[in-house]
Amino acid sequence: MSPGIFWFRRDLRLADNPALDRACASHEKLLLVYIDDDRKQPYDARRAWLARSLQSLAADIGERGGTLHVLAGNPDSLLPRLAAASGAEAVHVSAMQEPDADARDARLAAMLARDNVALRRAGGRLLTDPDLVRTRDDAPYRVFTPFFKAARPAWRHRSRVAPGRFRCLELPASLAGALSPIAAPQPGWDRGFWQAWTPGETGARRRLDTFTERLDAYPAERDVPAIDGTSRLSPHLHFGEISVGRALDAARAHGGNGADKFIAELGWREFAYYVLHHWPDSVEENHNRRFDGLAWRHDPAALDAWQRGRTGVPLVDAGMRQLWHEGWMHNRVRMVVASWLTKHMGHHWRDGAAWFMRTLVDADIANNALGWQWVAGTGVDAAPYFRIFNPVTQSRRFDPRGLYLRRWLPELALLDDVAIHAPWEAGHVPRGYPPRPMVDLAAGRAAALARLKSVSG
DNA sequence: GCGACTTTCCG
DNA sequence: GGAAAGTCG
Repeated sequence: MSPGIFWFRRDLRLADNPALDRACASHEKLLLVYIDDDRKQPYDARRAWLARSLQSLAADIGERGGTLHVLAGNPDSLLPRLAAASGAEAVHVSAMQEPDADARDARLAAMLARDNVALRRAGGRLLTDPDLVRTRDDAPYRVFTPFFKAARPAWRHRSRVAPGRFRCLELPASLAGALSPIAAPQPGWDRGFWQAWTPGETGARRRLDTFTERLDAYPAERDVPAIDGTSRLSPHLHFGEISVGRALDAARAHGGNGADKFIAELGWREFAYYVLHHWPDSVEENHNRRFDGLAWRHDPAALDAWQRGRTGVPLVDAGMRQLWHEGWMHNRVRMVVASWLTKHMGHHWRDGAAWFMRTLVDADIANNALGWQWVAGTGVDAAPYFRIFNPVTQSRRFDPRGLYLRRWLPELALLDDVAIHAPWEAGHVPRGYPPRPMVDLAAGRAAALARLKSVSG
């Protein structure tokens, strides 16, 4: 048997990795690589996570006597060189299930085939094959609930354990120059991330275990940003440190209302990838083209205030500061800050989506595009464009004691439980905090409704 | 054709 | 309670 190459991408785990299992079954020796083709990108939050996740994966592989080689360069040129130098007959990968990445795989497969090297894909990131779920009229779904009802019955999964044993090839000497671990960001702006997160397969497994124990409280606690009541699995799922099937299994084994709620959230993730598959343009363009005529505001100073958490609206600012500090924001608060940017401030959802892609450790093209278009009212699903979140109402409802606000806005910590949600109403805003919201709540709502009305009908 | 639809707000 | 849009079975 000739050796094989296993190319880790966004499946940074050993357990329940069908593509890795298949590679182990097909070859006596494997060359394990991660290829970093992202060096020219600005350093974003995901990259800080990736650096740690790869360290964790390398350590797990090291414990099994193997080596993970982290290379920098273009896979199109590195993989043929790796195959030629090692004598490998196949490159194994997990399917990405994103349009651009899948198209790239197809080109790469054709290229490798010319050297008699196979690109073998297995597994993937989803529970649903996007091409198999269609409406009665044989069209793709545009609404979540019917999609979910159609897709969910076919979800089945049997978690696999890590492959028992694999023997690793050393990196061919001619490729040694490409070795290049991913550096941590300078000067350590990611410090706050690691109080909240443990990247890697072990951290992901622990997170799932912790969450599963508290699944019964999930329906009530998931909407309260001061409580750690959500799964917090999103970055682990983004990097494939745990399989979505394993999360599904854990929820099903536990059962109950909390499990149902969580499985519906997994359903939204499936739906986001499904929509991206059928409408790849929805990353950049309004899904509903009727909104193309909307006049969006372009105000760099206002956008900057939103990004820094200086809008003068406490819940919005708390969320944006949590995002900067932790690389993550509670889902309830994501909806509020997104509504504020797209409705009250009148900015294009792309402005917000771009900032989230840069700052979130869980930033995922599919989920991000779906979420922003959903809030902006330009996307799939029923689009009640008149739905505009009131950030003060949301704050009082979901953070009544101001615990979340005080954690992220120390300058407001001394305000009482009533005033902290809308300090300008109390008349004395602490020094250092904007004296009033950058957009008046009522006027901003009215202006958004008027703008949206202008393109309706 | 008709009821149902994650996440709302205002009066 | 009404506003109010389009998809789905």
